[in-house]
Amino acid sequence: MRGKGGRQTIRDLAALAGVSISTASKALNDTGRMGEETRQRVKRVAREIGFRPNALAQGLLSKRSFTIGLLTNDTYGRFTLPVMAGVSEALVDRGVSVFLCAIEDDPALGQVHVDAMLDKQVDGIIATGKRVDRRLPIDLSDVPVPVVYAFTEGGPQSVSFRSDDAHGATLAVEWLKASGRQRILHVTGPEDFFSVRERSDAFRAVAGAAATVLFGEWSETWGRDAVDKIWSAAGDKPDALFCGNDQIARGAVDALRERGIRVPEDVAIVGFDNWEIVAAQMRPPLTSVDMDLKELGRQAGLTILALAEGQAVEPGVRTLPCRLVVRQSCGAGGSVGAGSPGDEKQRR
Amino acid sequence: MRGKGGRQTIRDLAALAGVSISTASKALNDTGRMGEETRQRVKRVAREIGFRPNALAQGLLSKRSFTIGLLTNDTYGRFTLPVMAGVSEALVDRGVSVFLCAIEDDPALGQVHVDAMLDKQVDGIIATGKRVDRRLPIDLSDVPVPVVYAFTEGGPQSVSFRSDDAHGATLAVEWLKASGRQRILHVTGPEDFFSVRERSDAFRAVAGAAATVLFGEWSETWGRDAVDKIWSAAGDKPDALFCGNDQIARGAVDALRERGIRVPEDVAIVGFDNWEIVAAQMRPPLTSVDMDLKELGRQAGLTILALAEGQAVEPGVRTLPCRLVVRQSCGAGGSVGAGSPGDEKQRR
DNA sequence: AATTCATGAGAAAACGTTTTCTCATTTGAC
DNA sequence: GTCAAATGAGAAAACGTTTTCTCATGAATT
Repeated sequence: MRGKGGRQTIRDLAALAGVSISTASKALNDTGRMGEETRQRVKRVAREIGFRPNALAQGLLSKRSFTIGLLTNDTYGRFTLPVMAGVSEALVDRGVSVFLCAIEDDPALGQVHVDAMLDKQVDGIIATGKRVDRRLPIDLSDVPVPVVYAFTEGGPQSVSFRSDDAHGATLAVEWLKASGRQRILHVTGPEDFFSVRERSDAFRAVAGAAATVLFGEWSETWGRDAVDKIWSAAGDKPDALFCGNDQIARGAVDALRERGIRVPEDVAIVGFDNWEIVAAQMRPPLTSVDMDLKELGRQAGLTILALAEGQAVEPGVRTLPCRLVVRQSCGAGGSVGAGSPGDEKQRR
Repeated sequence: MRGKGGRQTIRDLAALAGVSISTASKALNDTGRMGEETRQRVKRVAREIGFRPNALAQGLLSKRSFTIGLLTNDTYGRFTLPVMAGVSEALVDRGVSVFLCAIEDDPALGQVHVDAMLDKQVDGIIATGKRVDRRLPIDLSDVPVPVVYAFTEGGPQSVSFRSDDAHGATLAVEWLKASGRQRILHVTGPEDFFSVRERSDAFRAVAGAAATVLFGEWSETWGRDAVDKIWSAAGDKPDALFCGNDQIARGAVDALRERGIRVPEDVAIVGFDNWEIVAAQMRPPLTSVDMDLKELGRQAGLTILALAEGQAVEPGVRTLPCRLVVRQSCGAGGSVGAGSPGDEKQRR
């Protein structure tokens, strides 16, 4: 019984149920006064014809579009996607849909997207990036809707979410120490990343201030080079490497294998990011710190919703705990072979 | 001069410009009749106060929301993201925004998302997947808006886009042959994938019907295993491998290196997918077939727009050509070292 | 000087809802 | 049997646009 062409309006519904438009509306929303029989009849007819209210019309009146925008400059989507998944998951059952806008690093493109979103009366904007200490190429400080920042730098008065990388690093190193590793090295990315400094500081706090940190870049190549550098130098060799991301870890594992050094028997490896597609496919599968970006997205979603509903939210940076996902690249207690449970996730 | 709280409406604009609402509207849209001076004055005031029409109100009237939905079950986003980027790129300057809806493989979740999109009066839906021969877990055959399928199976009367994998495979093998490779093997994924059969058929058509195809899974492990199997068998060894995806290629390269076989000097490797993050980080960087998913997204976007505007579009499957992105894993002409140009892309 | 015509601009309807207000009818209390 | 109160339901306004229609005004034609 789909109307000729368009969808059924409340007008059609009212006619079919033999009531006025206002009564129909009130019946559906459980508001107003009317006989119980009438209310049920309207609802029944609505169900029968599959009536669904036009959200545009509702939005026009209520000034809530049940729509938010997710702005990102993370082209490859490695960080954005989990965040997006979390946002979406948190909001879908509240009827909120998400506009995804990928603005490279192009301010003009960003402006176009923001304008389009505002025209469509989004209830709020979540800005995400790929780097916690960089801003998006567009200023959101005076858009007329609430803004929440996730994994990107917001202004001083903004609400931001990011992972607690110090916590993640601590988890990793403590786990290594608990499995009996004595000489742990940290091989990580460029020092000008805030995350790098946060992680390396935490690393030193747990592994000892004298522990070695090697800064480099975020590539497999650097992971290999670091291993070459370490193993071709004189002195004691480490029995564990804590890597700044999974790609570095992968490079390191490859280089170790080429040198005939066994992972995890001789050297345990822990990565960072828990980028499933890399970490789980590695040989051996990589133990890695998971920043729980999905949870981060979920919280950002709930927060933007709260703001949209007019609730006050304390500005500031909120950090979320990390998780250590244990796989075989750091055998439990350094014992040979037996290995830790395959892909089991462990929350601490 | 942002109004108290809300945004400026055309009412405010009209008042400020000293005209009626209708005149204001007509001035902005370059319709109706009025003095040129009036028109310019309205436009000027609009510019000054940064007036932007409320898309909800426009949509209510015009029955076009300038909004489309992108539905996907590709959780990891490896295929969806480039498609999304293309869609967005094609539509953003036409003022169309995109709802991204990730429905795992959950029909109920899919229905929720579709309903939400329809409530919001999307002008159309693009359904994308991760496999050309599988349907999404939800039936879109009678949604009241146009639907276009991209990288997923649509119904018989639907409009679908997919890459021309036969073409991609042909490009790869011809390139290898042109560089002087004689014995080319194809190591690919599970035979029940349509793409796999299409690629392997094309492979055989170019490499010779007797050429060997090894079916397996989409993992690095399989790539390694395949190499082990080939090189531990008796008989001539191949001088080139055409792999079904980049992960298999990666596994193959790793296994070859462990055997002391040089890539590309002894064996050239070509992958499929051109998954930058894998292909470009490999050592050596991987030559790979690019399905041009972004272009696919662009075309899907333009098509859904055409349909939304009421234009007729011939149903059927449209295939898009692939590109071969040449990197160092297949040295030109088998010559040593000199190698082909780094990351240069080559369209054929 | 009377008629037509083009021009400029506003009034009002429409889109599909929700909400407030009003009104008629029934119920209950005296 | 009268009056107040409660009940059921509809009319109308509002949201912010676009579009069609109407109406003055002044210019051009007789």
